[in-house]
Amino acid sequence: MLNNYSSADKVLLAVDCIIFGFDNAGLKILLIQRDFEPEKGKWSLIGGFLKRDEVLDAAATRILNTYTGLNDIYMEQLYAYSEIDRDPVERTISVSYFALINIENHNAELIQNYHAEWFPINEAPNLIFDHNEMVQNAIKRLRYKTSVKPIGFELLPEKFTMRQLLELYEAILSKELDKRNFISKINSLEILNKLDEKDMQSSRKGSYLYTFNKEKYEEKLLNDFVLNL
Amino acid sequence: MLNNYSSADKVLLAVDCIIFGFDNAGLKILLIQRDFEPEKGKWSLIGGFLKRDEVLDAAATRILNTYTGLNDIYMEQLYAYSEIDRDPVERTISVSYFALINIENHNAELIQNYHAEWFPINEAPNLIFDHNEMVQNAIKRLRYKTSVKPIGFELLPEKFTMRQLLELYEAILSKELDKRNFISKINSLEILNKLDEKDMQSSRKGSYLYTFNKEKYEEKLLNDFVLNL
DNA sequence: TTTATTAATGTAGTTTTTACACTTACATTA
DNA sequence: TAATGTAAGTGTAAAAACTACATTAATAAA
Repeated sequence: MLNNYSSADKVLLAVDCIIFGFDNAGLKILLIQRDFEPEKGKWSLIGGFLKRDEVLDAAATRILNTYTGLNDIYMEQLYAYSEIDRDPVERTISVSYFALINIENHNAELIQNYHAEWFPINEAPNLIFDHNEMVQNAIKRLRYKTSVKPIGFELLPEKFTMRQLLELYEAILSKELDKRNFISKINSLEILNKLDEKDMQSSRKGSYLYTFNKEKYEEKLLNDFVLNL
Repeated sequence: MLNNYSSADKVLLAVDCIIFGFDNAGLKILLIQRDFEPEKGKWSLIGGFLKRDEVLDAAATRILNTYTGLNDIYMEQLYAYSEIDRDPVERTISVSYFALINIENHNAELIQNYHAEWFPINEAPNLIFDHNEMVQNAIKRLRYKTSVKPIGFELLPEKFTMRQLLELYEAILSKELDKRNFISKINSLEILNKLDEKDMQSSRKGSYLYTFNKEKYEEKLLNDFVLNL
């Protein structure tokens, strides 16, 4: 009964990446304008095909690197999309991945070369294929993640203020949070280092800068917790 | 640049199903003894290949039906496994699905014909390929699901006692739950109908039977909630 | 030195969660 | 038919978590 294998259909397997970034203006996703058919010129997630000798995680990493120049980015597999005609050219199953990156750190040139652009999540253009759905599901997953894992290290600059962290969470959850309650909940996680340094951009008084305590942060990544914001 | 497609590698895409069932003895998974190479005779999840004109959900449903005769079973996609040599015969990416079924309702004959067997989750044999990992991840997902969606309708007989429901949750979470607190939390969901009928098997006094209120149950399935057990 | 602006900080009231033990109903047996 | 044994059923008080909320502090600019 070896023909279980030989009689089976082969398909193309793609990877599409939902890349989240954050800056003063809020939560954004990285999109490209396709430079090949079909749907040339339309906006799309960055993506590519899985190679024969490559695991999915590696494909996602390679694709991210191709378009942004970034390495060592945390990515997470989300879901396999398999509607028959989702790609009009050929039957293609696509596995979505999401990544969190610091907008300031990305290689702007590469993004330029690929006609890539950051869009606020609420102002993103209509996307090809089922990419809109992929984005919506990724946002859901990102929201969920805030409640069980620490988030921020990936999206914020190395030194950041409490307000920036608060605004990041507000952008992800798309709701207002009480500042004092937020601070005490975050502090209870014990993943921040408060520096002696202040950021003077935002006010006369200046606000303390923080860094993530990398060891504690990664310790928390290993075990789920519950964070009600 | 149409050769984006033509130059891409095609692969086999499989679906493997983690099928959970529950009876007096606890939480179980359905496994089969493979009747084809490789690994003929070893225990495995039930699975099969995706067909060219089939979406993944349909493949999962078809495979479940083939081995159990069951239809209309809730299934959920979990994860795509893509290690290069996970299947020694040929490069195969497998998408796992999990299903919850009522052991009493399955078609025993079909299971017999396919050398399938229910195993308590803690006493399952070693499985082929990466199927052990798939099972472990499915258990994690099932645990998570208890905290955001109602579970039970799929796994319990139509009429059941509070104790059965409690034991189901204890089996899934693999921890003891306080009986009174459990009952009041479940009652607060308002998804149960208390019948006038009693089950006299378990005690002299007899314990009330319940059914799920199908409308309210499915309403709750649409929206997440938080259930701390 | 006054003013304007954002940062920083604590608590009381409410809600939720937890821990916990006795009584009830009934079949069985003496 | 009375006594016994077994699991079912039920409520509360204490602790913990969460929410809402307003004043003072630090500093640069005028």
